[in-house]
Amino acid sequence: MPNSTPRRLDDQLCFAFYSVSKKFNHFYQDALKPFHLTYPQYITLLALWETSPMTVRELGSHLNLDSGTLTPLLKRLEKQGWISRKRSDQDERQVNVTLTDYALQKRDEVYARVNSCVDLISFDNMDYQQFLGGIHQVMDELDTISDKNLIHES
Amino acid sequence: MPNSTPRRLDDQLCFAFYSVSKKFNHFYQDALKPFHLTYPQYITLLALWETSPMTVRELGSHLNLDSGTLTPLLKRLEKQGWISRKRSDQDERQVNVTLTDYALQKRDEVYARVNSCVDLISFDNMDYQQFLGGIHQVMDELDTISDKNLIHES
DNA sequence: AGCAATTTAGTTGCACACGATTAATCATCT
DNA sequence: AGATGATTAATCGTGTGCAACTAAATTGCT
Repeated sequence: MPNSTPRRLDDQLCFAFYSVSKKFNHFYQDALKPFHLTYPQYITLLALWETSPMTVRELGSHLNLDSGTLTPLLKRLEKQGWISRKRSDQDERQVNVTLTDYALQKRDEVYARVNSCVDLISFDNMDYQQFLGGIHQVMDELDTISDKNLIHES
Repeated sequence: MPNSTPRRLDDQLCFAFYSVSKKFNHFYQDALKPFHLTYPQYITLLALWETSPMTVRELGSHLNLDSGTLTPLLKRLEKQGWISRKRSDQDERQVNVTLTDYALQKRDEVYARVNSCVDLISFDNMDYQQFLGGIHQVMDELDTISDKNLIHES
């Protein structure tokens, strides 16, 4: 007979992730307001500041986003002058996403702004690496379950 | 002079929260598929299974959601027969959200299904309470920064 | 070469999430 | 009672997120 009461702790863990993710999103929204960037747009630029150009597919596998999310996001970044999109000559299925000169110039300014806001967060007496490791452990578990398709539909 | 390189760890922490939150969302989407419920709909029902009826405002403060999110979500839950919405007689500004008999009957079934899926997640050698405490510590920090309005616009 | 399967980006539809605004109601103060 | 301000839910607009599908291009196989 299955336990018919909710597992408070697991629910709390998921809800905590859900809540803190929204709060972080809001935090970055404020921090990035001078540049009119959202958090997903910011991490897209972060990835491109490391490697540019990248195809939509490569960007998606870095950020865990599919084209249904990325294509409109990239169009907005393009309209605001951060990136350019151009179909590859070698493989016309692919679209190369390239940073504009504007984005390259603005990079340090964005970094400085984000850093100054992140400095406001105090991570006193918190084992950072262990904490991050715990999150990744949970993520790996969820990936494993998803891959093995252990959850069957009704 | 501000540090002009991105703070990898802080970015990683935020990105980890962002990613794990999406994965958990997907996990619950699968688990709740037999009931055609999304994760936000599920936590709404969870709150109501504890206390029903509740006003939209009360629900919102429990779930950290505003009426712009809740109103359409509640309309969907109403259309699917889980809840009913009715303006309060005492204060006609408020709307009381009440569980239907269907929702009360289905409660244990939903709990059992979620529990059986959550059982698949292994939390080996992880200090659960400490981990949860760490997340809440980060949340409190973000709330403090937000409340103090320390991040000013351009 | 020719055809099927695969890959890639885009599109569509639905469901959050939230800032900003609106309309209705309630509380307060004179 | 009447004006004023506050509260509440709903609405609107924008931006994700993702499943499902489409169209075009490439690869693989014969």
